[in-house]
Amino acid sequence: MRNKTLCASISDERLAILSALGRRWRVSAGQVVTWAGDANSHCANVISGALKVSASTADGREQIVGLLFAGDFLGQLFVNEASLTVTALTDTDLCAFPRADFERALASYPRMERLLLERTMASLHEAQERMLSLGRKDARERVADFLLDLARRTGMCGAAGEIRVLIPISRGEMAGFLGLTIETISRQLTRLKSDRVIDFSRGERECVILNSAVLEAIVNPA
Amino acid sequence: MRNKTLCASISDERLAILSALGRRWRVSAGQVVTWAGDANSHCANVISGALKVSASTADGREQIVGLLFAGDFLGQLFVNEASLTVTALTDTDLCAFPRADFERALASYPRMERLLLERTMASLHEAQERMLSLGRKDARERVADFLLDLARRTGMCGAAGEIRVLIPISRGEMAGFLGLTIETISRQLTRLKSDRVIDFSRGERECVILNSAVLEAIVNPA
DNA sequence: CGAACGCTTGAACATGATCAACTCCGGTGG
DNA sequence: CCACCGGAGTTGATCATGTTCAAGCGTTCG
Repeated sequence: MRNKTLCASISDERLAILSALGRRWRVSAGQVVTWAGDANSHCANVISGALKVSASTADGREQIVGLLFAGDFLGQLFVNEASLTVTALTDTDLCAFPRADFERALASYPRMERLLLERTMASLHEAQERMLSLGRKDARERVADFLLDLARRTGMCGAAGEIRVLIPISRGEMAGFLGLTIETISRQLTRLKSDRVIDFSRGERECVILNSAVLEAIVNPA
Repeated sequence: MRNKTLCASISDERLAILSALGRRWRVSAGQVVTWAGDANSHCANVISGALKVSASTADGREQIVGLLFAGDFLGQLFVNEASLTVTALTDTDLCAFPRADFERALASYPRMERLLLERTMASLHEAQERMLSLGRKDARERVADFLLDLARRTGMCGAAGEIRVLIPISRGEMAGFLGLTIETISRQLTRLKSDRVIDFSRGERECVILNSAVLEAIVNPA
């Protein structure tokens, strides 16, 4: 579902018209695409790569409120000032539109508008799940949640029920995402490792889920 | 904006057709409108009253993910199982639709679909702000945020810069909303009171903001 | 080689949760 | 009319979880 871009929702000739509005934009890892507080002039589709969307306090605390991958829609509509900062995690390809043009175009392509509505609802749903996490779950649960989510989305099954997962972000970004600190993330991961629930080599992004039943049990306590 | 219902977006004769799909539904305070896990068969507009939308863990921890007031849209679209519980906080009037009918109707009334998209985006934006709160702000900041929000929405100005606010929910619901406990809410409020920032009489829902500058300073730290 | 970075680990600390008592109030029933 | 009860709110003491501060390790990159 993530891989179906909004553009795929409209017929080819119309796509051509829309594409005329958009321009290809390459962003390298670490670059900021949108600063919170700037004028909200553009939106985009993610062609390839990964980005983080984050909100921050005035004194610099950061909470990642979402991650974007290929096919996802980037940007806020109907508001004049961006409230979020979008940063590329990897080298990224975007198809960017002036926001005003895009909003106008939406009205002409009902199928696209519907698809965007569905996606926005899905994002809202994710946000609601994460509010539950951030508000009510402890560090262990948040990390387990995160790993299972990852496994569900990208997990490759290995031998005896093992699931191999590539953690796509750094510890710092995990912390930003889960509302914790780097140290807490690290401690929880090593605890899961010494409990033989997961395995990974020091500093590696590669992670193997040895016992997903235990993870499920952490996520779904009695 | 909150008071403009979706129904107001379409012309009168069409409204009549849509209304034929909907039925008036009175809910008394405390009643549950939708249980998480049930079939997602209905959605509704809020005619009057107030409701809470909450997510819960299997073991009963609850996080309120949103509040609904007159004019707001109630329900999740495009999914077959409700993931959230909706509970009336006060006696409430709804205009309820079978979800399938409503989704079909959306396609016929582009103005309504657009309005719903705008609202969903606005809800998403609120959710993002709250993720920042839940993930990164301490109790004092969350309470200050909440009071200022309330003041902005419903505040009546009094004499010397005072703002009178009626807190529409119990301490328990504030706690559920802010991701804290009842005791923490109480302590933060009495602390603000002894700091002469707000005033209220024991147990009263009426609250006066004496010094909104201090609240702003708490919300927007150096 | 040295510096920088990502990650881990340890120790001390702080914040908010938990447990428990108590007040205030409104309703209910003797 | 008053005694009783239950719910909402407050307050205090203790405790646990996660943060903060600090150090150290292993890699990579200049």
